[in-house]
Amino acid sequence: MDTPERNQIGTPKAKFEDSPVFNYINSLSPIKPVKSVHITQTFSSLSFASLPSVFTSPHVSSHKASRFLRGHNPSDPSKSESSLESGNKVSTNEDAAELCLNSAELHEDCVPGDSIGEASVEPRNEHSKFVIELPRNLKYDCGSPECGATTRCGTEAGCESEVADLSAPLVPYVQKTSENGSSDDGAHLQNICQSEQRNELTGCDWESLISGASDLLIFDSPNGSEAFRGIMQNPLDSVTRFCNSLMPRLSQNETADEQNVLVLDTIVSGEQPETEDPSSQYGEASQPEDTELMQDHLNSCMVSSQIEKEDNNLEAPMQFNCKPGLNLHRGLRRRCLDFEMVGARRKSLDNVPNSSSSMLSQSDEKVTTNDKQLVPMKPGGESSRCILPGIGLHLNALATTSKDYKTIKRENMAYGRQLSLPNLTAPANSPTAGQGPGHESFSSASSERDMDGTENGVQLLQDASQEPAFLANEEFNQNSPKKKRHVLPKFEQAGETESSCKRCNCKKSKCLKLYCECFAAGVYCIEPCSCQECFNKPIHEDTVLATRKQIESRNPLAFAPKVIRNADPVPEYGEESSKTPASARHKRGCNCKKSSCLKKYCECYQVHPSAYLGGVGCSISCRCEGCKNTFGRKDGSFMLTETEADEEEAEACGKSVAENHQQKNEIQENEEQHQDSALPTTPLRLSRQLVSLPFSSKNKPPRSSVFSIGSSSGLYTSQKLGILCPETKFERHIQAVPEDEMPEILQGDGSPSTGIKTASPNGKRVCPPNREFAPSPGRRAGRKLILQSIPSFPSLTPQN
DNA sequence: GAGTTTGAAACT
DNA sequence: CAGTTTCAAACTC
Repeated sequence: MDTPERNQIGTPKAKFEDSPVFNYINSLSPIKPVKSVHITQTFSSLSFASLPSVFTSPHVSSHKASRFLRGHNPSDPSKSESSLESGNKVSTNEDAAELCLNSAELHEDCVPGDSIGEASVEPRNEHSKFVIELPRNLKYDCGSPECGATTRCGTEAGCESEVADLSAPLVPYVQKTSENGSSDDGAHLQNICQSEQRNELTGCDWESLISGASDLLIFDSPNGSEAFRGIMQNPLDSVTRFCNSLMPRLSQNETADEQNVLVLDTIVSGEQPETEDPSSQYGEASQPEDTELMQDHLNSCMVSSQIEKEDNNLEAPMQFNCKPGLNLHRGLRRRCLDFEMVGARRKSLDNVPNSSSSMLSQSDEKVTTNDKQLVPMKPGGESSRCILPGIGLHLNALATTSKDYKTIKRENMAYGRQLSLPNLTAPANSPTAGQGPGHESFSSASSERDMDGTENGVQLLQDASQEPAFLANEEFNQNSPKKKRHVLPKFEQAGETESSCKRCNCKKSKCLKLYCECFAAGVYCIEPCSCQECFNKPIHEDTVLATRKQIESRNPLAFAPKVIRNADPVPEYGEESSKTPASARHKRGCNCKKSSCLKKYCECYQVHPSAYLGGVGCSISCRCEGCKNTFGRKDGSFMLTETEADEEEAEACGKSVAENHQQKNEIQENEEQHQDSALPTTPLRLSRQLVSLPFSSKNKPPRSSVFSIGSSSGLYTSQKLGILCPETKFERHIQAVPEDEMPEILQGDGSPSTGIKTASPNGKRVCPPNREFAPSPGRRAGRKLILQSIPSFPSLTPQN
């Protein structure tokens, strides 16, 4: 096991320890020198190979990833262990415990030689402590990079020692701690940790990790993906393995998921860091921005991880992620995620109670966590640039909650917008090059919520409902499809998060109608707007509010977010909503007739911050005709595979009208058939669905599975292919079921709860049995329409 | 940049 | 609830 590298590393460490600088640092810091020394080694040692074995828990994997990022050396297996530990450190106490467990396993794999023989003398307890401490550190931002350096060493050393010495015993201990609760861990940490300083140091390390993550985030960009690919080629196997191993596990625990996400990201990016600079990793890690980015990443990763999970579930054997092509694919997702990332940041903030963000958030306890996050963002300013807008909106919303604050709200909103605009514009531009991710993150404050939200989705709704207008609106806005306006929706979206970026061009509506995007978004018009006779300004607050009330009186959901994300977060919904980005839905649905839901005219297609991920597919609630929404057809067909999507787009663009008509006709026919079939067979359908659930829903809960089954895929394919009605029937059945599920999401929408009933007056809805929702299913279908569709049948028939 | 298309919002 | 009008964004040239 021992690799020459280790030895080499070890020697350097010794030298380092001997160096006066090291001694000086030691004297300064309470941390024991031994630990510090090892740290560097740990970083250096990152062995992908070991990782896979480690994966027992997702957390572990995540940790590894983080480590990897730091430690550029993939070669050393022993290092991997250390890396894992460090990763654990990063994670919360619980996570740490898990990590320890994982690490223990890893240790088993790597331990023999890995220990590197460094001064790992540290007692097991210390190791456990380290683990715990690390998490804390994560929470606490390390102050200076210097500390990071020292701490790194210390932590790493500790980790290494742990690995070498402990591994096994520690693991159990950690587990206990985790089980017992964070409190225990905390106690241990305190005891163990000699001082907070150490923690800070560790924190620095953590930060460095984060920074690395941030780097990764940056990499999220296509370029990054490419780089990643390149990296992958070598470590690819290990990485892919790692990812694969993680994926399934991630699904196991949500928390784990998040961490896993990190891991994935780290894994992906891992290589880059190497290329870039190890130093960079550590360096500025302390910066909050990095942490935020990390969080965003994490969030995005979360999303992606979820998606991946679905994928895994669907294609478990395939190891989707591992494949290079897949990797690329992932990269894309990430990008998308990145957009959402903004939300992720918030999330991360939540997770990691950090200074700046927490400050604000604390002020508004009432506010939902999301809101809090948003608020903090403002203060954060830097990271939040983009966020600011959103924050402002949120603040406004908060204010709105309390009538007294209304004025404040508005002011804030206006303020926020203005601020946001600049931010938006700036970020958008620069970031564009930089890529979407940054923008995304920024813009996505709103989206973030969704993302974040596991809660977000729900919270958003709640907020919207609770909060009068602007808040909800703004939040919604972010989600709202209208972002579309600009060519670079992402930026704008992100930046504006809507409110900030939105600009209207109203001439007759005075910006007091929903025609006005700004008004609809609950934002005041700003300079960038080219509206005429605009009343949507703070000066006319009374008018604006009155108008809002009127509109709301007519349609309480007028200002509610139009697009709902399945964010998943909410366990309740989670199932039905499919976690995939595609899961996002338009509450009302569209009514497109000529655009085939392939243009921005379609509110569903337009999108929403998450759109980059896949946009919003049409759902049952849609009354569109000839729906070809690549993100999901009301029929139920879901996300088409890229190729399919492309094809469709091409079709949309290039297809002759006649073709379109044909397709439409086919679809209609199919729909009719479906309707016919569907109507009659409720019981059968249900049974089928149930049956199908197992199949399709490997990943997802029954509900989702149901959708998936029916999943649009089947319908869609059938439609396109002119396939059999049976599927359609089946799908419809599914739809019927889904609708039950739907309620959660749709509840807000007020869409018909019952699948069939829901049918719009036109009856079209009724037909459109399939939902877009089933994101996973949709994808499946998209990926392998034929296969999927076929399987579903068998399952159904058998059951019947 | 002007004109057209489109579909949501508003109105009847 | 259905149909029509208004409106502004999206799109095309």
